[in-house]
Amino acid sequence: MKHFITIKDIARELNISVSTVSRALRDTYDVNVETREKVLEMAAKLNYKPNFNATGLAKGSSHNIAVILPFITNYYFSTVITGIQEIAYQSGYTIVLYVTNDSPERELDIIKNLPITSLDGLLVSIASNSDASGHFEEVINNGIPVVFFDRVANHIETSKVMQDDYNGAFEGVEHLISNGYKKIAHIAGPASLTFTQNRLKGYQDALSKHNLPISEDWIIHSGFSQEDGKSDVEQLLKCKNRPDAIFAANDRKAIGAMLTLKSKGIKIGKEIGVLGFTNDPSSEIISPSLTTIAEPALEIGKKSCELLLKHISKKHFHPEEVIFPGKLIIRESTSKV
Amino acid sequence: MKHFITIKDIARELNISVSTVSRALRDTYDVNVETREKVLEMAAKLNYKPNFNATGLAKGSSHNIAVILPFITNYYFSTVITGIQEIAYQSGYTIVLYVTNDSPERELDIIKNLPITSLDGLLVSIASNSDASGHFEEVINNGIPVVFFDRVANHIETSKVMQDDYNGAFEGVEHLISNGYKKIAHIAGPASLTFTQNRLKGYQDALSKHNLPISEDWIIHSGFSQEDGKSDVEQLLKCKNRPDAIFAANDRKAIGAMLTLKSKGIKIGKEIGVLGFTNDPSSEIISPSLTTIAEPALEIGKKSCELLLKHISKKHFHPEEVIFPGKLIIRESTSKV
DNA sequence: GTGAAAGCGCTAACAC
DNA sequence: GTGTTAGCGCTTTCAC
Repeated sequence: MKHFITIKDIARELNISVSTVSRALRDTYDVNVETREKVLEMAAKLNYKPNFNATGLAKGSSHNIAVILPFITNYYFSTVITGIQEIAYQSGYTIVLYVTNDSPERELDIIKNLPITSLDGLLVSIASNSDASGHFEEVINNGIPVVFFDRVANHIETSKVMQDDYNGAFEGVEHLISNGYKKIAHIAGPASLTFTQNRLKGYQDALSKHNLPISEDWIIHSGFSQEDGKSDVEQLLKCKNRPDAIFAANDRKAIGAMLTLKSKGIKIGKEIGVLGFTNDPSSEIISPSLTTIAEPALEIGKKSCELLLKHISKKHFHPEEVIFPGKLIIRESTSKV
Repeated sequence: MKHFITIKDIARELNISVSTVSRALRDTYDVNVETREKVLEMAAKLNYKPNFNATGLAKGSSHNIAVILPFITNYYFSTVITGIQEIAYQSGYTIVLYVTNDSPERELDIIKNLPITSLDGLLVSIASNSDASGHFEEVINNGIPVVFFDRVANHIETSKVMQDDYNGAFEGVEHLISNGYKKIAHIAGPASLTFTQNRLKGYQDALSKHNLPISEDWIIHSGFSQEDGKSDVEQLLKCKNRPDAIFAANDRKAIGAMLTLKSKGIKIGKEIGVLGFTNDPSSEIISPSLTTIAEPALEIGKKSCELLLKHISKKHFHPEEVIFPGKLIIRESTSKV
């Protein structure tokens, strides 16, 4: 039990040496065609499975890539992983999954205990208050390529893949403005994240461009959950000067906001416009449907993985920054009529 | 570059043997307290990371478990993985992720190429028309424990974790009946899946118990997507004898159905009641909100992983079947008033 | 074209 | 309590 067929078994069976078997199996070096045939046949017959611990040890490379991210239970991240998985699978790489629950401590613990000796590369989206940049750099210095996606660590010099948060926000807010909203609030994500800052900047610049007021009272930083959206809105409704539109950092917050507005009998669109970010499937399910900026999650996943594989195959890689454009999807929640 | 610190380095530095270092590091056998201290210190100083390929090779066990499932982009599966991940992380196990996209070919390919030599166990939810049971059995015969969750392979003798599909469906349909619906249709999942059969049976038995008609026209098998729900409903609406309620195999189908009904101006609840299964967050977002049977996804994930770890630690394990009860969540979509 | 042998980093007898 | 050594399964130099 639990003894697996090894190349030794094949060698013995065929009365040849293990090195020949090894060579034949990998179809490298010059091996007599007949010999190779025989080896392949016997391997199939014995149902031989290579031991990746052994190959990893001998070659100094497993075919594993680690994915570290805050959550998987949402549309965006689960779709990104699907994209990563797709590329990894095609290329014979295996995905090792680490979930930080958006906790910096957990993230630190994970990265500290990473089996870097059996990892060919790292794909990561950092936690909200990530404190691990030093450790990420250490990994990179150990010769293990790292690609960040979505939530990137700013000052680390490596490849990054993200959506165009600034322009997405800018366009979205301009859309609100052109639909007649004048007092636009922003319920943002944690201030520490780069993309939060980018979306905030896009929002502010759009307001400035159109000479609309930017009020500190109308900018609230909190988490990304539906609940956060709800409490943010409660707070906004208490403002002396009540906003007539809300730009939410993501769709879940937007939906939380809408649910609260609906429960208070406030007409979404007519009284208060709502704009999201992501294009989560829920944005089409809720009524009125939610205007949002679509993020190309699947592409981001694929591209991140492709970049990483490229870095893995080349010794010296040049960090690349890839930015995908978002796409404004206009629905009912931003229409006054 | 890419030379990692090994126990040899520590040994040399401290002028002791590698075996002592190994023992000290693992805190096993009797090692002089002082020696251990020194080793630990030096390991920390040199930033030593164990090579898991090597430990795996030497001990014949990696700390990897593979998770194979159809999708990750939905509430149920992503939550299950979160549960699995939680337990695995606590126990120092690492998760290797495989996504089949619900394709039997892909599933087969994955299982055939599984690095079983570097896997301690397997957690799997099979594809809709899975054809891999022979291969799963082979894995088990190789001494690698397998636990199925949700979508279980029926005739394989190993542990299984699922929700109570039969009783969930039964209760849900009884709820429809008690709310006055008499012509209840069922838009089901792929007929090949065990849980589809269980939910169907629960539905049929509830109807029988209350002497309600079971019409073949009212039972439609298709996939699990929102789109499937939409087309299923189109088909139902064409029936000469139109049903007055729909029990959907899952919430996404239910939501697809509701969206179609809404677009046709059919009043949900009043004219046609809708019942889902899962308790996907979307079921609370849609309006009217969706009555559904909640599945304990997180618990299922945790329990599956716990069971697997138990099987891994014991040589001889007795297969267990764990069934979690569902919970009927009554909302607006099944109310006639 | 093929074999022998060393070595990847670690564990586990077996000595002492 | 510690060192020596063989071995996990595979790759790879070096011979021939």
